[in-house]
Amino acid sequence: MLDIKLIRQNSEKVKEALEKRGVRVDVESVLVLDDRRRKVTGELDEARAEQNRRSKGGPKEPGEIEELKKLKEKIKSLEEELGTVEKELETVMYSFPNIPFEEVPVGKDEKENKVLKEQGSKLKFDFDPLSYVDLGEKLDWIDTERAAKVSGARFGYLKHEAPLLEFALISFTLERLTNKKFIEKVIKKNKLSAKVKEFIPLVPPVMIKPEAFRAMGKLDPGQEEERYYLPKDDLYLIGSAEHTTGAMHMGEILPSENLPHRHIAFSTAFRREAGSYGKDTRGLFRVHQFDKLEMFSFAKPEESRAEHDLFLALQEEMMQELKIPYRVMLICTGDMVWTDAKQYDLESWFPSQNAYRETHSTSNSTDFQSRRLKARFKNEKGEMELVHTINGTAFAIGRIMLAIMENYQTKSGSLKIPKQLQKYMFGIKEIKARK
RNA sequence: GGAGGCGUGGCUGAGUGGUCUAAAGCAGCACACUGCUAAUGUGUUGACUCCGAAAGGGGUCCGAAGGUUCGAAUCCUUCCGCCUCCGCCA
Repeated sequence: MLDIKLIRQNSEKVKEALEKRGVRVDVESVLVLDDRRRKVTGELDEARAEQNRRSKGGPKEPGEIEELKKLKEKIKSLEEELGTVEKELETVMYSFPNIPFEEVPVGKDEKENKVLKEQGSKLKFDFDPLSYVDLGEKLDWIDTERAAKVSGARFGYLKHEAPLLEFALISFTLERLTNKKFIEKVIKKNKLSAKVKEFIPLVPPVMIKPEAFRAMGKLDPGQEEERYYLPKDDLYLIGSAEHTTGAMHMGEILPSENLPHRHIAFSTAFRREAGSYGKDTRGLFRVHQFDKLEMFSFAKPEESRAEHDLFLALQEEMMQELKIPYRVMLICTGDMVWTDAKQYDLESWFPSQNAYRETHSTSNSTDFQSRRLKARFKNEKGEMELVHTINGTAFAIGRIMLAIMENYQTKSGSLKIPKQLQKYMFGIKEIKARK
């Protein structure tokens, strides 16, 4: 949610900034409702002050009771009015996405995202590379047919070494992100100003209450369709560890010396993929359920940009270790996630498709989430200030596994294991085709 | 799932309808005193919001939401969380 004061004082600027995102927002309604809210609040406070004054000091005369009854009625109707106005205001405020940073390219959709860099040479194969789907068949790693029988479309069984590769990726990531020296190395290499500090490993809940989900900005207009919901228990399934990790410090005042407060969270992610019918229907690229390692940070406002750049640098460093070619995209205003002020995506090379495909994303949500979460810290002046939240994929295991398959296949239909992962896979170096 | 108990400020904890404007203690901060530390004394202490240039003033907050009452931390209803016992269970 945006700051109401910002809209009040800078309504034109806010409107312009959000139009860049292709969102039409009703700034006028906010101004009118905000005005009314403040007027009613004033009247209500005055009436309550009178009530407080007059109800002190024991039993009242019948005549005075009559007057106080009228006052009570007045307070009640003012309270009702205020409640209505606040609710209307909230509804409009929820239809405002975050304001993009100045440097974010203005654009309509993903076609206008900007390529920031390409890294790693695309592998030259002296044979026609198989798609990961066909390779998965040969290795007997992926069974989507039986998954469809048991669970429906867009699910899969991972078999044989594929689960080992999943756990290897988890160990690989945790070993690096919990190591201060690794963080320091990445900061130095990229000349970043972010603080040297390790990540705290976390396995968060995968179900979330509506109130927490709303605070994270994940139930705002247009997003509800994408969420799995369990009506019997009034709970949603998370679409990312970001959701329950960010909500973890809801209503808290974080000790400023602990900032930036970094987590590396592992969880399964659930996505309905509503509205993507026909997209990536084959294989496991777009599924309802996948496991993911997610970085999340609570930071001071002045350090959130550095934190965001660190997240990107960490993503890149780990990709370079795995030697998967990728490119970095700066996401344009029209394609950004609702809660973001700035977003980078990292796309991995898929040789069989002769294309880069999205495997990572990292976002600076500034104070958009923390405002509703009420996650704050005390700044040096002793004032309360909202933290900034930054999230980023460490590895979306499903997708990165596919990228590994595509890039590490051999002519004979076997699969090599990236060197850096072998030690977490009991030394397995290569997997022969089974079919 | 069944039975019972409990939820008060940073923490401990008193408070069962009207000076609660929430006692007291601890911790924190400031000052004083004191070779230093400790101890002691005095004062002070939150969040949110509205009005205001500021100084300042008003309102809200005793798990949450409703209700009763002229008046609610206190009474009623629902919900949430925690604890104990029973049942079930990886």
